[in-house]
Amino acid sequence: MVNAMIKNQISLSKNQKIVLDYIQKIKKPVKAYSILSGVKKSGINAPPQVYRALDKLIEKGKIHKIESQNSFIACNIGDCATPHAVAFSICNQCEIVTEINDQKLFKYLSDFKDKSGVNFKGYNLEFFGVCDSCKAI
Amino acid sequence: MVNAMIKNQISLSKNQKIVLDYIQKIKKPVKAYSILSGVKKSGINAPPQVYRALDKLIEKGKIHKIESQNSFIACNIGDCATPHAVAFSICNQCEIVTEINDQKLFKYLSDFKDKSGVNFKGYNLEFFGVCDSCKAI
DNA sequence: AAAATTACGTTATAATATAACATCAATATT
DNA sequence: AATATTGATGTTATATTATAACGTAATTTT
Repeated sequence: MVNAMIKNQISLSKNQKIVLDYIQKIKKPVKAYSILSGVKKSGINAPPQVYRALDKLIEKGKIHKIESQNSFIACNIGDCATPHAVAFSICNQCEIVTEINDQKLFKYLSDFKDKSGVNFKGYNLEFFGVCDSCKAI
Repeated sequence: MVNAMIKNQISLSKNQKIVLDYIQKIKKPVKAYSILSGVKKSGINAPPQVYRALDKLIEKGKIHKIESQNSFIACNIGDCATPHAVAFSICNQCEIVTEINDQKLFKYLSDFKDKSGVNFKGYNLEFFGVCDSCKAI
């Protein structure tokens, strides 16, 4: 159905909306149990409700998981077309995380082939260093 | 002291040796609690002993953490000179993990600058896909 | 409307990781 | 050589992160 097709691009369930709203509000990486605390007043009571929403939001490109922190952050590239090909910079001092949106980097990585010639569609890249603000201190 | 300088390059404590031996023997990524089970007979009894050894072994470039799996793997680039600048390929099917040793890739990543011109010394890159063996099936 | 899929709510528990503290060993410093 | 410092160990307890399992409800597809 056409309606469904249009809807599918953005359609989120009730809990998914609640969790996404919370993550977008925070603007920083948040941990699953912080999300749980933050959305308790919205009627979400238990970890599985949060983790299920997180899984779906990742699939739908709305959020990403920062693997080195076990935290979650809203996608800042609109509706992320490539939810499994992402790059971030992480400041070791203030722990601020910034999603990198660099077409040249993306192309380089998605074209990359290992020694046996295998090409990988997906990747997760996390840069570590000191951000500008922290350098200034 | 010269002796200490030479020794420092390779010196590992008792528990560090036990844990490293075990990880090297396995050749696949291993989880901390599997390590714990595997080294109980060597006299290591509790999680902190394992995690402390893991931390030091990472610092010393002997092993790496696969962040997306919370697992640990022996460095296959000898004594890794850059323990905080690593890349892996991970097969989604058999979960085999291979450390990538590609100077061009390393140079590209360590030269990378984000939009505000910040350069990051360290990075963790995990590629996801299907390995050759699994593709053949 | 029936069937299939997706989402929800709940309880319990598994898996991953660290805090805290006492002790011991190795190494620098005096 | 005695002392201070640092790094490592052993242990108990607990914090943090994540999922299994089950029944029910809502939504979508056929």
